[in-house]
Amino acid sequence: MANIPSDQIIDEMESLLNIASDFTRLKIMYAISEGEKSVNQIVTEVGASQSLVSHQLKVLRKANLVSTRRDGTFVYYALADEHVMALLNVVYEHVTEE
Amino acid sequence: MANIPSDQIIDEMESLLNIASDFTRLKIMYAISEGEKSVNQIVTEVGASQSLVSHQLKVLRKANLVSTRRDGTFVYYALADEHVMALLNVVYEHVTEE
DNA sequence: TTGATATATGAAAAATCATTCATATAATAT
DNA sequence: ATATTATATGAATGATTTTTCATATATCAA
Repeated sequence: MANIPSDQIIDEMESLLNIASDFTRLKIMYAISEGEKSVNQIVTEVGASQSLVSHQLKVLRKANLVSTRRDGTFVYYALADEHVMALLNVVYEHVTEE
Repeated sequence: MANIPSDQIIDEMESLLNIASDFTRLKIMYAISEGEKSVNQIVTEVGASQSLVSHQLKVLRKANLVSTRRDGTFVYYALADEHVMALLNVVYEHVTEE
């Protein structure tokens, strides 16, 4: 017998993994891994267009992987919680281990 | 300054996450999480068509996430190593924690 | 060889998704 | 009100990917 989680859980796992599995979004998550940054700072560090970064931030926001704070014309983004980095760390280690 | 991994590492992380982020493949990985199983056993437990399971097993094989062993007409698949379950566990916990 | 069962695969169809472009909104300062 | 800077978004495009269907290959038994 297999201990396969329910379809609903698998579905949610698929969603989370899907959101994490994108070049631009991975870079964004790392860019804000040390603390909140404005969209412009993220754009600069990630090296993608403003439009693309904004679109992908929306995806991350919708999935509750990042939090948002507005200060004047600036909007600051931060990782929502430690789970996000935990996921990135496991993947990073899988990829970099020999 | 951001400690964003190199493009190559990010690329490899994206690939791994992409392969993990599929409903059918997630089910397959859970199906063989307790030990190797034949394709037919996997088909039954996962509840997908033989063709689809075979296609997705090929994807998992190509990414070295599963190993293969043939015995007569049967082909047995198993998870390649512990990293795979480590990844699934982190994602599972993220999803199930309230 | 023929038949039966197990697995793999090419091609097409259907769906999804990342990216760009143009433009809109939001906030502030003059 | 106008101008400027920061961010968001709708629509279109292009690319990729999941799934199905039909068929091929592989192994064994009779």
